[in-house]
Amino acid sequence: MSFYIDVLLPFSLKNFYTYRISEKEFKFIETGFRVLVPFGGKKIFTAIVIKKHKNNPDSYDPKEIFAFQDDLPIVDKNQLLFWEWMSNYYQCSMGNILKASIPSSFLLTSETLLEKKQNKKIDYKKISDEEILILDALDIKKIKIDEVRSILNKKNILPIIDNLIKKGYITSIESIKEKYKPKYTKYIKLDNSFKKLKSTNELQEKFKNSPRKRKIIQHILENNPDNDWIKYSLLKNECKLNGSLLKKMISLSILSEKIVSEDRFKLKSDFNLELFKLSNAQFEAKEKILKVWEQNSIVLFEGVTSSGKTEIYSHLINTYLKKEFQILFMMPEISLTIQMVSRLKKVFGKYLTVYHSKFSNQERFEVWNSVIKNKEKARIIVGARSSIFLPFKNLKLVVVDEEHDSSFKQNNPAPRYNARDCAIKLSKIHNAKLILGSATPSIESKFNALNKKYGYVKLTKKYGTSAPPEIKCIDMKIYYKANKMRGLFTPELYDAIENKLALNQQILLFQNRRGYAPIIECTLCGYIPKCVNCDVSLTFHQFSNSLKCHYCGFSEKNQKKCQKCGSIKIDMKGYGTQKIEEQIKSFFPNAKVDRMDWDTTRGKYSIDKIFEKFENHKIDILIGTQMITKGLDFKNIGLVGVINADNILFFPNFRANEKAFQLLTQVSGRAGRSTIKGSVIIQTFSSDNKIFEFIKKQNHDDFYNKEIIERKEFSYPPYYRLIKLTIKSKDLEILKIASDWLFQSLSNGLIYPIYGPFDPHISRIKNEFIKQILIKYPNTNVRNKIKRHLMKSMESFESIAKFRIVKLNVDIDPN
DNA sequence: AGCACGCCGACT
DNA sequence: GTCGGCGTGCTC
Repeated sequence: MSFYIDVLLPFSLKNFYTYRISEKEFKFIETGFRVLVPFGGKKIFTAIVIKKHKNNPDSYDPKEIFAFQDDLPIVDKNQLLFWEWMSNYYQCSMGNILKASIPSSFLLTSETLLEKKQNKKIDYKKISDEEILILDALDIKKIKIDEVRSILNKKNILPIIDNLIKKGYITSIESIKEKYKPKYTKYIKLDNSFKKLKSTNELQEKFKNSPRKRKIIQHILENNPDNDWIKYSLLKNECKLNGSLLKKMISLSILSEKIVSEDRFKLKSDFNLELFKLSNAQFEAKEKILKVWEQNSIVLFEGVTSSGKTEIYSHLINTYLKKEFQILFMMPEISLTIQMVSRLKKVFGKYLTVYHSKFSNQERFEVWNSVIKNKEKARIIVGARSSIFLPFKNLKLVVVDEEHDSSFKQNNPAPRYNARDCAIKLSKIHNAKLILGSATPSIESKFNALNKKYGYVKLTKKYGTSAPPEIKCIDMKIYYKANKMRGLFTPELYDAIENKLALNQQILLFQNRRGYAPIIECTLCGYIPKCVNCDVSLTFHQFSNSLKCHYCGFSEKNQKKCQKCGSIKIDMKGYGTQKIEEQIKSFFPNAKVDRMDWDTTRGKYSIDKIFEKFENHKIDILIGTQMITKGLDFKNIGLVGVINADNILFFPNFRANEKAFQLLTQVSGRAGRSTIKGSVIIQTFSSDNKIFEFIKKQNHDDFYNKEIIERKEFSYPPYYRLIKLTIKSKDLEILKIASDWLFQSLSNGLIYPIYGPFDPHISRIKNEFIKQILIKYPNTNVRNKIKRHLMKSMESFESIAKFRIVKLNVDIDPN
């Protein structure tokens, strides 16, 4: 009898692969184990056991596994269920999901090393100079293939190595290195007998000939009266303890040491499980959520800005923080998790862990293990979208904050998933409660709530005394015509800034990213420098005086003359935060001005620093992009200005209105979060747009009612669902033929509308041409039928030889 | 993902 | 000639 396992490899492959194992292994092994398996030539990879069985394959003879990696599974049945669902729903391989799920330090790859055979005598007549060079290097140590390349200073070295192996001088071995390295910390403790010392005199007496030792003992006694273990690194700095001295003092039984492996991520906090008291309105909302959960595990919680949603989340978390339940708190962006953690840790300190993709692999490995073991410190996970993949054991509550945010969607690479939607599936698998929270829910979620698919709880009252800000929309057309603009500012906004500065209140100025990129244009011939590899204009970067492409990184020096007509009349089109900053500084030279955008927030803690500066009123006017719209919860903001709302309003996407409403509501929400009556001034060229009425009134219901009619009329979500196919190739001719073929194939036997193939907004990136096809289908039970049809078309597409150079990817429910 | 194989252009 | 480029196909 033979024994087999089917494994999942971390590559984009269609099938599972079968390996042979022994009977003994068969008894031991379970689904979810990591195994090392040879795959391809000689390399060894980590794979995950999907299933064990005794059916021997008939078309090939399986290889044997190389080794086990763990004695416990690192993936459980719930996760595999979740992965299979994702793979099926988002039409991507399980391998892609595996790679997205697991911290990469779990996945090992062997490395080829060359080793010299000791007993073989070298025949110097039949050996080349290059071969001698390699053999000489091997006398010292084993070397990697890549090192041979640098020794011989050429690229193709495999034939030479093969030859040496054939001649029997060397062998190649595969070495597997553990990627995860535990972090060890050394602790020192003073022998307890020193605690009993009556006086410093006694100590002085005892160590009168060794002042350094005496100082160290004295230092420990003074700073650490309870005589706990102290970090060695601390003592090293504080009282010049060093390695040899430590050794000596240990041998004299003065000190003892221990080395512990510790997790890298640690929250420092004095926490108390004391929650903020809820207002009546908050309390009612909380009770209502708990009540709705009895009928429906998914609740949409719509709470206006500054209604205190976080406090309600805290209370809900607290009710679940018992019986070793796990709680997942999801946020759309990493920068937000940092702020949320600093708030939550005051209450839940030791139960809290953070997880997102900016964590190092080592840290993510540790968090993963803490979650598997359901450690106390990992009861509450605050994370970005990748946290849905953690190996939850006892997940009972999922909070998705700012559920409308498009950052929950991963666009590239596959899996192109929406973490909010996945969280719904996840909560169902775990039988957990789920709350989707937002001040401006997505149209889809609100639709589902109104149609009783989700429970629905609303909180319309702001917390405390904060009054809704006064929102004004100012049309810039009039002022431009009358020549009354002051730079980029209408007199209204200009005066408001002046007034608020006089009142010593802080000001936020918002400029959307889209308007940011400054473009160089020749005013004579209209020439705009474009990227050589992509279908985009180059952006001007003042700092380096260069023109850069944001898609491929191409960069060239900024020329003073137009490259087409030679004119020197070159103008800057579009303006960004930098230009706004410039103008503000010249208009209000006494104000403290700072900027927050991609350029100023590169460093790991730079965001925190700007927030801190703002909080301590070291900034009067903060100018920023999207970043400043979220999370900023400061008491002294008297004015929020939107420099130009139009570039939020007009972009070709069915969600344009929804996004504009959300964004403008969010920025507005930054104003007047305490006793100050805040005002918001939105500048636009199209003040007649109906959306401004809804924004002024802050009425999401009215906005929804108007928007949902349009969605129905134009067959968009939530009535219809979308699938976006992207087809790329360096060869434009083939791309045209291929995309037309695919369109035709999809149309055959499908009654639903298919659009395309069309050129996307940017139709060439990194020298690849791009076409897109959009499928719309009703949001009913036809979904599986559609996906089967799509799969069939894609399979036949991929089997056509001349289309093989064409890349095709699928985006289910695109943004 | 990695690696072998095979086809093709450009030079020691 | 052959070195090294890259496209293609396959891995239990």
